[in-house]
Order: sequence, then structure tokens, then C-alpha cells
Amino acid sequence: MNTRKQHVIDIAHQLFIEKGFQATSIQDILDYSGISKGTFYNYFSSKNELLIALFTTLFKKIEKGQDDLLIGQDPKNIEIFIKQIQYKYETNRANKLLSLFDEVFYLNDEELKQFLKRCHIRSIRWLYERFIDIFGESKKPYLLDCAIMFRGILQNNQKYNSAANNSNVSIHDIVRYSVNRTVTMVEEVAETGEQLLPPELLDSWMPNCKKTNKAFQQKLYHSISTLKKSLIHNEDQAKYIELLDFILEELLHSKESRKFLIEMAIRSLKSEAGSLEKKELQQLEQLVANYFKQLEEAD
Amino acid sequence: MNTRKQHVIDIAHQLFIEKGFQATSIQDILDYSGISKGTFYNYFSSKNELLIALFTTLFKKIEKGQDDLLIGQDPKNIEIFIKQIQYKYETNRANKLLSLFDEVFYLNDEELKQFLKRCHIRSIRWLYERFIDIFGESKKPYLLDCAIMFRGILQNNQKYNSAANNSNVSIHDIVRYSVNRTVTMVEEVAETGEQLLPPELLDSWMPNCKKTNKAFQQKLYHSISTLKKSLIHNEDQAKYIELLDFILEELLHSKESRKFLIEMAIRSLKSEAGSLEKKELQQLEQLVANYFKQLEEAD
DNA sequence: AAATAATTGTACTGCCTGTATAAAAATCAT
DNA sequence: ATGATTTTTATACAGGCAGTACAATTATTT
Repeated sequence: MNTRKQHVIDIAHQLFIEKGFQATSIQDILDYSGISKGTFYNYFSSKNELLIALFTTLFKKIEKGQDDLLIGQDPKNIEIFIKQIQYKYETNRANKLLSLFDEVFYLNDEELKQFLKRCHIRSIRWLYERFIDIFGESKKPYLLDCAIMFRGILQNNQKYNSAANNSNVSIHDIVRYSVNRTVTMVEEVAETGEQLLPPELLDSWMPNCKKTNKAFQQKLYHSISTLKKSLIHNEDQAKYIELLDFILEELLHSKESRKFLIEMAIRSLKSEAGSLEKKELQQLEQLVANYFKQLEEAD
Repeated sequence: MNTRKQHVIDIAHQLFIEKGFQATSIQDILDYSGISKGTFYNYFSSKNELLIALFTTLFKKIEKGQDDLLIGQDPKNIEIFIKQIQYKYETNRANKLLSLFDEVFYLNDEELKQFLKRCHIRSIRWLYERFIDIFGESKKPYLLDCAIMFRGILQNNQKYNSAANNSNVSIHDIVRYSVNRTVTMVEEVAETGEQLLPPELLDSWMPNCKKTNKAFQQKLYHSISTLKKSLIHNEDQAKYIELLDFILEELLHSKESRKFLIEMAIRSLKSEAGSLEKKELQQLEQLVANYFKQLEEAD
């Protein structure tokens, strides 16, 4: 990667650590890195893209560090696992990755959200597979649940421990404590047979990005809600809202959206709309047209 | 409370559920509730204040609901506890409270953050005290850890279960499963004597809001970082940054800030500052003056 | 040296939160 | 009921933000 671009990422990372993502303006990044706005948008199409680039490099680094710890070692050895987790959390802490991750997850950007979800699932899957190494194939049906709970236990212990900053407990202690709890849990649920989520779910989570679909949903939702808003004080409000809700429903929740119905609904709205809504309706029409075009291409 | 004001809160709540807090603009709230901007800012001093008002009413409602379930019942009975937790999570889900809470925690507003932290600690304390009811005084030293871990287990189980929306596991099952794990954990740590956080910490967390202090910190930090930024291309950058960092350090991390040193530092900066920085320096001076005044009043 | 690509500076759009204020409407006190 | 006070409205405004547009300049390739 371009060293200049990497330099911008590093500066941004530093600023995100100090002030948080949302509190850091693009102008801040420009001032500190000494590049111009044009160059920034030549490198990244948006602030969120920069964040994705940052996360990508950090996650790669962490994954590599974790994998290196396993090389030439016995995967069954739980001490290695502890070292791996400890490494991850120490790196996270140094980079304030967890806060950043939390802060950013609920931003109103489908692409970013999908990316973060994928990272998330990836790390759960990693845990799950390491648990198979450690606890054996026979415990498999319970290990997704245990991976999820281990994550919760560790994360919360870590969070409250750093809140109690006077505490002299080290990350190593926290990891060991959390692992100890998990070992007992695995034994217990394997004994009683209790299960919440079957591990097969992981497969259905992984490839299922549907990125374009989600982005479409967001745009669609935005368009419909703008239209609804512009109708608030209209006398035939109820009728129009019904039509808009129908379009939404038909596009998102029916197995196969009926194109002619939706087109008819939009036409009907257009014929009675004021000039203000007309522009928005045209956008909606375009959006729907693109959606169907894309569907046909996929066949 | 004013019914009109409550109505605005309800409308806002609905919008936050549908679109999220950040994606809902004040204009949206005005349009849907039919009030004017002036009235809005008469009711709430900011969007964040509105959110605090919303959280306050919701939390009160949940706490009351939980307490009502305990009336006339045996506090030792774990079934009642399960019902209480189930009630809380069902209400949370209906109100999307957890997402809202997560979304909003990292906004750049100290007052809001302090408020949310207090809510957080409050709920952990509630768990801890219920655990004392259930598991007995003898287990007390381990019950803060267990409350924290229970929260993590439950929250994660719940999160992944709703992600796997095809799952037919009910909230009740998730709560019961999580409680079962916790019961074993309590026994285990009481046996082995492992402890991360002593419960006495709760007391030191609770009253210690230091709201004004935190708000001051935020303003101070902002002021210093603006000044730093304006010095980026200054030749004596390093010297000034050193001075600024000293002021920050002395004000925030020394037991008793030495007023005369800080005033001297600011004077020295002022004497050599450009006109641009002068305005910002004056604000910093004012901020520091107010801080010391407040300290003296507190004595 | 010419052609191509990267970078800069600046002005712009459009959205946002929050402020200011004068006019209108509603409520209260006498 | 009327005069005083508070609440509400409408509207314009300030300042900050992300992102776009584009012509002028500087680097890099060929």
C-alpha cells in the first residue's frame, strides 16, 4: 500500500484513539496529516471507508499475531489459547479497538455495518474452531454457545476491570479466570445436553452478506419515509401511506416481488402527487427499476 | 409531566426505534409531533436531553415492573429472579433499548455518558443484590464478578439469538440457560476462591459522579487540542505543545493543581501567540479561572 | 519534452444542531 | 372581561460537518 495513504491511516488512527471516530472531523485528519481534501477523497471515498481500511489492517495484524502463537504448538493445549486471547486483548487495548468498534457499529451506514458484522462473525468462528481443538469433536454441538458466552464473560470482565482502574488485576488474570469459567461450562452443558444455537448456524451467517440488498433496503426505506413525511398534513394521508407501506412490504418481505403491482402503485401515487413529492417519487421509481434490473441480471 | 412534552418524547421514541437516534433529526421529531422548534428547545435544552428524559421514564417503568414481581415473594426463589430478568429483556426488546443504549454511549457528550454510566452501574448493583438474596451472604465476595459475567452471558446469548432470527428459542429459554450457567459459576468460584473484583468497588463507583469535573475535562481537552492544532506549522511548535501538555497534566492528574504555575504558563503562551490563538487562549484562561473558583467554593 | 497522473486550493451544496427574535395565541390573575 | 404573563410559532440565522466540482499546479512516466 501507498506509504502516504498508510500515513494518513496512521494519523487517523491516532486521532480516533484520542478523540473517538465521530469527534474526529475530516478536517482534523487533513490538518494533522498535511494532505488536501482532494487527495483524501482520492484515497478514500468517505470517512467510513477510511475506517474500514484501518480496521482491515488492524484485524489482519491481530490474526497473524494469534496464528503465529499457534505455529508448532499443540492446538489442544489450552495455555496456547490463553496466550492467543491475551495477545488479542492487549493489542485491542493499546489500539482502543473495542471502544472504536462499539462506537461505530450503530452509524447509519449499511456497508460499514455489514463489514463489522462480518468481522464479528469471523472472530466468533475462530473461537468456535479453537474450542473444537481444545475440547474435542464430541463437544461440538455446545461449542458455539460456549464461544458466544466466553466472549461475553471476557468482554465484561475486561470492561469492568478497566473501569475500576485501581484494580491490580492483569489481562492475563482476566483471561485465565474467564477461561476457567468456560471450561466448567463446556463440561456442564455437554453433560446436561442444553443447547441454544446449533453450530451449523455459523455457515448460514458467513457467506450471507447480501450487501447490495441491504444497501438497497436502506435507500428504499429512506425514500419511503421521506415521502411519508411529506404527506403528514395531506387529507388523503391514510390512503397514500397505505400504498407506500404496500410497496415496502412487497419489495422486502414477499418471496417474489410483483413488479407490475409496485409500478402501478408508484404510477398511482405520481398521478396525484404535488410537485414536491414528484421529485422524490421519480427517485423511488428509479431505485425500484434498478432493483429489478439487478434481479434479472442475477438470474 | 406536561402531556404535550410526554407526547413529544413518545413520538421521538417511536422514531428512534425505527431509525435509530443519530439518524433521527430534530426536524423529523418536529414534523411528526407537530410542534415548532422553539417549543422543542423550550422543553429540552438539546437532543441529548430529550434522550435522557426518554431513558429516565423507560428505566423507571422497568424497575417498577421488576420490583412488582418481587412483592410478597421469597427473594431467595430463583424462579422469581428469572421472571424479573425475562420481564426486563422483553421490555428492552420491544423498545429496542439495548441497541439505543449501545448506539448512544459513545456520543461526544460527557453529561450523557455520565448519565448512562450511572444507569449501567445501577443495574449491575441490582443484579449483585439479588444474587446476595439468592446465593446467600456467604458467597458475597464473588457475587460482583458473577453479576458482571451473568450480564455478559445473557447479553451475548440474546444478541446472537436475535441475529439468528430463524431460531425458535424464547427469551425465557435464554434467561433460564444463562441462569443455569451462573448458578454453577457461583458454586465454582466460591469453591476455588477465585476473585477479580471485590464488591466494595460498587460503593466507590456509585456516588462518584464528578459530573462537573468531567464536563470541565471535556472542555479543557477541547481547548487544548484546538490550540495544539493551530500550532502545527509553527516553528516553536514543540515548546508550545510541551507547555500545553503541562497545563493538561497539572490540571487533571496532579493531586492539587498549582494555580500559579498554570496561570504563568497561559500568560507565557499569550505573550507569544498570534491573534488567532489569542481568542482561544482567553477562553482557556476563563475556563481555568472558573475551575479554580469552583474548587474554592467547594472547600 | 510531452503526456499522464496525482495533488492542491478553493468555493460550493446540502444537511445538521442550536440560537435569536418578533408576532401570535393561550393562559392566568384580578 | 381585560390586561399581564407565559407559551408557542414562524422564520431567519450562525457555525460545523461530509462530500462534490473543478481549474491550476506539481510529480511522475514514457
